[in-house]
Amino acid sequence: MIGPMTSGAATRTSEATWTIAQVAEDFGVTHRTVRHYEDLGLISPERRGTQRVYRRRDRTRLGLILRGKRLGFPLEEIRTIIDLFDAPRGRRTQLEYVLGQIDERRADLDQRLKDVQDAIAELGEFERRCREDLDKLA
Amino acid sequence: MIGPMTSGAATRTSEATWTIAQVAEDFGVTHRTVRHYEDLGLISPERRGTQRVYRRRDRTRLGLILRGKRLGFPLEEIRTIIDLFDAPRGRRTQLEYVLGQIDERRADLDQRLKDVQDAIAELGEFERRCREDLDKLA
DNA sequence: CTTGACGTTGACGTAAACGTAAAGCATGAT
DNA sequence: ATCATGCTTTACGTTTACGTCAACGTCAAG
Repeated sequence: MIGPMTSGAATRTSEATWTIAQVAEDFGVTHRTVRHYEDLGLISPERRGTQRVYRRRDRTRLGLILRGKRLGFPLEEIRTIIDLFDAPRGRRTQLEYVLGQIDERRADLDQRLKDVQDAIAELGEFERRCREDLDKLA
Repeated sequence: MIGPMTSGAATRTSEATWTIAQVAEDFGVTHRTVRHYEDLGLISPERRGTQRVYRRRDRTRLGLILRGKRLGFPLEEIRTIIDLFDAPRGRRTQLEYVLGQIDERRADLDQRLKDVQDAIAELGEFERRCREDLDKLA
């Protein structure tokens, strides 16, 4: 059961939509996790009556959330980041604020980049030494 | 108060050592954090009587721990990683096991690398759009 | 119309990663 | 000798990020 709810059916102008179970399955998390992110305000799917209806925008945000998690950011911080992307950028002051935030984020990410590059380099060096030891045993 | 305990004093053959407060200060964490890592077996400083004595090796490990944290790894996983570096590599089976673990770690790190690169790229793109908007206002 | 299959809202539980006292040693300075 | 500092352990508290019921709604299929 992969794919949107309205697959092939009479979907006139509206976009494709998914249920919470489909979204959870697609992203490899539980429905509880998805609802937790909603509780924290990281995603806000529409409601068809009582049921949640997820659209492409929600899936995009969920992707950003999970990547942020893999990078070790706390959910609250992730919220401020993705909210930034959707922030109104009308007034000059707003835009300047956003650009400032971007710089902060980039500093953070640059540190992460350095960390992961260093870690990979060290791992490579360590592997080299291990292979050396292995050769000596041969 | 930066520098080892035995700075300048009669430090014959022994290496430089630090107290828990100095180590915590140097790495920007609390002493409670340092002791927590010890509780989990990530570092094991010597004891001079009852007091903990930290040496260069402990500081190295602490650095690895904190970098691992910045990369979003849980402490338990970090422990297995740094233990790997100190693991005995005498027998061939041991070495092959270690090399296998290295591959797993690298896969993980490669994902992190991709994540952070993607994030940086998106942030750059977003900044470009913001600057565009800003120019239009001028 | 009842049975599932899914969806919903609480509400409590839990594991990780520390924070925060509380209360006791140890040691150099006064 | 005692006083202040810094280190120690013990132990409970807190925050984050969900897991795990419980109890109920809803809607298509039999």
